[in-house]
Amino acid sequence: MVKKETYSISELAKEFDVTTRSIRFYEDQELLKPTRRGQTRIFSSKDRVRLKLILRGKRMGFSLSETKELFDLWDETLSGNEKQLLLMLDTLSRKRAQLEQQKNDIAMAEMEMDTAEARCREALADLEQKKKDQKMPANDEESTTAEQK
Amino acid sequence: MVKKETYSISELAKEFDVTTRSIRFYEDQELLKPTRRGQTRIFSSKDRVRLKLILRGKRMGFSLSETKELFDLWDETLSGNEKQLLLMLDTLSRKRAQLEQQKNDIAMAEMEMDTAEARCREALADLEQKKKDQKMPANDEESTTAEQK
DNA sequence: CAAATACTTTACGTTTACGTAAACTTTATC
DNA sequence: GATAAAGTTTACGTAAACGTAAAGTATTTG
Repeated sequence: MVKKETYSISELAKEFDVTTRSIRFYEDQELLKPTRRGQTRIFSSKDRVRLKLILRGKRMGFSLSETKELFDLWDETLSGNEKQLLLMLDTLSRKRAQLEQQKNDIAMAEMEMDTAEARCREALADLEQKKKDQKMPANDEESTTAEQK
Repeated sequence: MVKKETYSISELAKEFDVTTRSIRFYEDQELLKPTRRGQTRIFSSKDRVRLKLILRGKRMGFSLSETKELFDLWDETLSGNEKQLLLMLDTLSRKRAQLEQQKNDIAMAEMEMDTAEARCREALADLEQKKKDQKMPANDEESTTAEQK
């Protein structure tokens, strides 16, 4: 009783919050390869891992076929011949470059969100100030319209 | 002559390596709002910035409608009323959470790529070793088959 | 001024990633 | 043993994000 070896389709669907339709679709596309008992699908823990990877890939903007390519490549890599190993190393380095790009994009996005948030807070502070001014108008001059530029 | 104020569709297409079709599609979806001279589109530097954001969004796995929502929200935010400002701040914090998730995903992916690469290199080293053994078999015992586990 | 070049609209086609419904079989439950 | 619950296949439908002609306009260039 280590970790549970097999899973039903609805168990996986519930755990990862996807529809059974999606899971069947992933099998159809050969990203998952459940065995059968009768006609019922039985998923292994390897399938479970792959499902997790599929979903992470999606969040990272990977298409199913990209993910499948990686799965296939990894399977072939396990065959152990030198050509496949080198191919895998090459692919890994390309993927790493992709991740670098994504980290860059995220960093950029964060910076822009920082400045956006700062501007929001400024604008809010201005509004609060005006509220006070309205309640307790200390000095005169026209204060109603046109203040920027 | 500061920064060039306007761009043709093909200039932008070339600069960002997208098709003109895509750019027109983005306009159709109201992500870009070029003006016209006659019937020809004229893109402002604001459009240019937005195109850049669209593409970055795509690399980060954002749909066009998600990006459009952000654009619209930002435009409304600029109207300056308190409700919109608060809504924007809320949205920003949700997007930040999303970015955190993505960073997590990337970190996971990197770790898995590290171990994958390590295994590849091990396997390669093993192969090299076997090549040497074949050329210069120093000791006896059966050395042909089954060495792991 | 004719031909090439750049732009346009209109519109049907395509791929991806499922949603949704219909019609069955198998297994569990009352 | 009826019926609900969970599974299945088959198949048509759909939204997103463009691709790909087709056919026309506008401008530039030899």
